[in-house]
Amino acid sequence: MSKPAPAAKRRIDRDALLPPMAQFLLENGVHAASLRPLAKAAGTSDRMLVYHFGSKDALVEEVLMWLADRVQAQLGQLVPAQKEGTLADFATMLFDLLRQPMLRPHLALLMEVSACCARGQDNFLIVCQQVVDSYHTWLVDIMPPTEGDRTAAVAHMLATVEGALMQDMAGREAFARMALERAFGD
Amino acid sequence: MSKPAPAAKRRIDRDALLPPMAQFLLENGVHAASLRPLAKAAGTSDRMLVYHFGSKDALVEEVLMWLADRVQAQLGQLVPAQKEGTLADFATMLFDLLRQPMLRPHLALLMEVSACCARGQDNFLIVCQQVVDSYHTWLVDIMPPTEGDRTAAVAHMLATVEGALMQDMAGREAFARMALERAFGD
DNA sequence: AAAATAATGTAGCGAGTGCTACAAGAGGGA
DNA sequence: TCCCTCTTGTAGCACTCGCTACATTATTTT
Repeated sequence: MSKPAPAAKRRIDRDALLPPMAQFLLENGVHAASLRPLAKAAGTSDRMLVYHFGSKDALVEEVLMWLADRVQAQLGQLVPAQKEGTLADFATMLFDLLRQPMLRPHLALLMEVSACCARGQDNFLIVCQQVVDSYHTWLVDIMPPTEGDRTAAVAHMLATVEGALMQDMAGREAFARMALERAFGD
Repeated sequence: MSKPAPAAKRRIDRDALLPPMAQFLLENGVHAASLRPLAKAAGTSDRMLVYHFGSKDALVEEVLMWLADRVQAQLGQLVPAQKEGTLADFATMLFDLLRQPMLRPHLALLMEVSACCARGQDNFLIVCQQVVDSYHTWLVDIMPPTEGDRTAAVAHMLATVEGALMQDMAGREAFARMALERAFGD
């Protein structure tokens, strides 16, 4: 037992910086994130952030990846599986859930990063993929029973609710709710 | 006839700066837009941009508004009205259309700005509303005949396609196409 | 022609950016 | 004890940011 502790201790300290920086990203977005404010949020210095993560870009990527890793677990605790009920009610519940202030920053961050991907910023693509996959896995578990291909049903649900949320964020909640009702209404 | 020309000439010069700056925003996004690069794109100086528009924020807002004003007209020339055909085919056509390189920057910009709105950046809200409304008006005109409330049908179409596009931009085209097929397939 | 107004260039300010050189403290291994 | 690696603070560099003061040139009005 020659060198057990040192590596462990470094890792622990470094990872402790991630949660406050993730919170900062959620509140301010990736574009507003610069080293000094991030360091202040994490209770350290810009010097240390670069020391630990190599560069600002690598840091942001790692924080986003850390956040993406936690999405599925967080979502899992939010809603119990719906073994019965209509898809219409479920869609409305999902819409209202993702719309509320607690989850809005997550959605805003996902949209911001997705917009980067749309411009070919492929260093964020893996993050986006993981988040979308997490949403899918989550819905597969909790969505009411469906007929036919479950994966397609989940993709349909996610697309409809996300599209409705886009219209809602653009100040058109009425359109969003109309879309949901038309998509899953009787 | 005391003061006919001066105001006219000033306006003309000023408005001529908008198209190249709009192009810059489309290519680089609002967050990457700073005065000097914008001025270079428009063939003028940062000094002049502030002189004409008052501030950078007012400038970006005005350029976005100018772009939003043009969206509906541009979309109108893109697709003839579909007097017949299935909604499934139409949705796929719409998805492929908005996905192509020519229109992707528009979508990326809309998502970026919508994300700002989701964080409460309400100076962009009017822009988002106008763009969404333009899409609606466009679809009302060109979408195949539908039963029931046409506005709801359009909102449904838009939500589904935009949601699918979000999954596509996040690197999950397969999910996107599954969602479209499930939403409008037979 | 004189005066007033509009338009533009030059230079720069204070603040913030990512990042780095340098040195010093801290801790354990020899 | 000495040394060596890890960690951290200080100071600063070169750059960009939005914006402005000042001066100068056009153009128009009187």
